[in-house]
Amino acid sequence: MSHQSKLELGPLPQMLGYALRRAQIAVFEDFGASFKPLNLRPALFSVLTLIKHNPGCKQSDAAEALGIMQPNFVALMDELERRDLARRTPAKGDRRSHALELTEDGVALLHSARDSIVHHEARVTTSLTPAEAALLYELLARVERSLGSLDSE
Amino acid sequence: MSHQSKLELGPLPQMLGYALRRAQIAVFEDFGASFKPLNLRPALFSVLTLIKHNPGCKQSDAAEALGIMQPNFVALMDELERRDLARRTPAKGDRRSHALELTEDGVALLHSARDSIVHHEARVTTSLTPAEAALLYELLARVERSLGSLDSE
DNA sequence: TATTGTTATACTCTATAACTATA
DNA sequence: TATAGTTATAGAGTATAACAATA
Repeated sequence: MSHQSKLELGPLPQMLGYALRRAQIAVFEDFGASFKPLNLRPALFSVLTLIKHNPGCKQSDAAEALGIMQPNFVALMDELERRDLARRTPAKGDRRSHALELTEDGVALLHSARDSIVHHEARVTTSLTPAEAALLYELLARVERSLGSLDSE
Repeated sequence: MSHQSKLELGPLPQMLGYALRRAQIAVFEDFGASFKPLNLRPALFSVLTLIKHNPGCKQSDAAEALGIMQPNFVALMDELERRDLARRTPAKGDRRSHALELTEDGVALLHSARDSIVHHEARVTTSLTPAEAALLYELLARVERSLGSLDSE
């Protein structure tokens, strides 16, 4: 039994960065629990999903699309290759460049993750109506686009 | 001039964790730029603000209120004490416990940060109407409360 | 000269286990 | 036995500088 002091948060809940951080920690925790059986972190999942929808894309374009810096993207691709979920193949026309593809295992893993994704999304939006959830996605995308840390250029 | 391949993100923008991460990175980047002159990171700012609104609070209660684990809170308080922005004082009645207070410098720093906070919040919500911004805070808080990673219990 | 991918590195945040001193 | 604070440690995300190979 804790004393549960219920401290005063002051203006913090009205600061967007604070509200985002709190929500993101909670959502990622649910994601982690949901995808632990598949050993997939959010970053790995996002890379697999991006490659699935853009087979043959350049590594640098993939990193930029996800807002991940190139040096940090290398380790993610290394792990996906080591686990035989994706591979780097030589790109036609530019011998510096790598074309990214899913392996059969990668395709299968994403397919087997479909139910988990649906259930995860349902859980994290359980307190929202469908309309509110749609609005939340849209507002977040608008905030991000208006600031545009990376990819906006 | 990059090729700007504009890759397909697939279902990612409709996943709450992804949308939150993208928005949070952008908002924290603006925060960092805005508070670099004061050498304040989001975590340090949140601790100072919490102490301001709860002078004399216990260290463990402060950590719990912010969703920061106790061991990680120690280094934050160490830095605030080293910079003479806050201090740990002996709590009355329990010699294990620390009561947290702002120093004069801490009060002054938060005061001098007020304009930066207002401008930062205005920038990160520049693409939202006031009603949309208020709704966004509320939806984020609801998501976080319904999952409740730490402090909920 | 510029770009692609890489290595090395550093800092921050998050997480767990184990310790101390008190209670 | 339990709690408050601490230490040590580890993992993951994020960031910059510099390099090799190629354009």
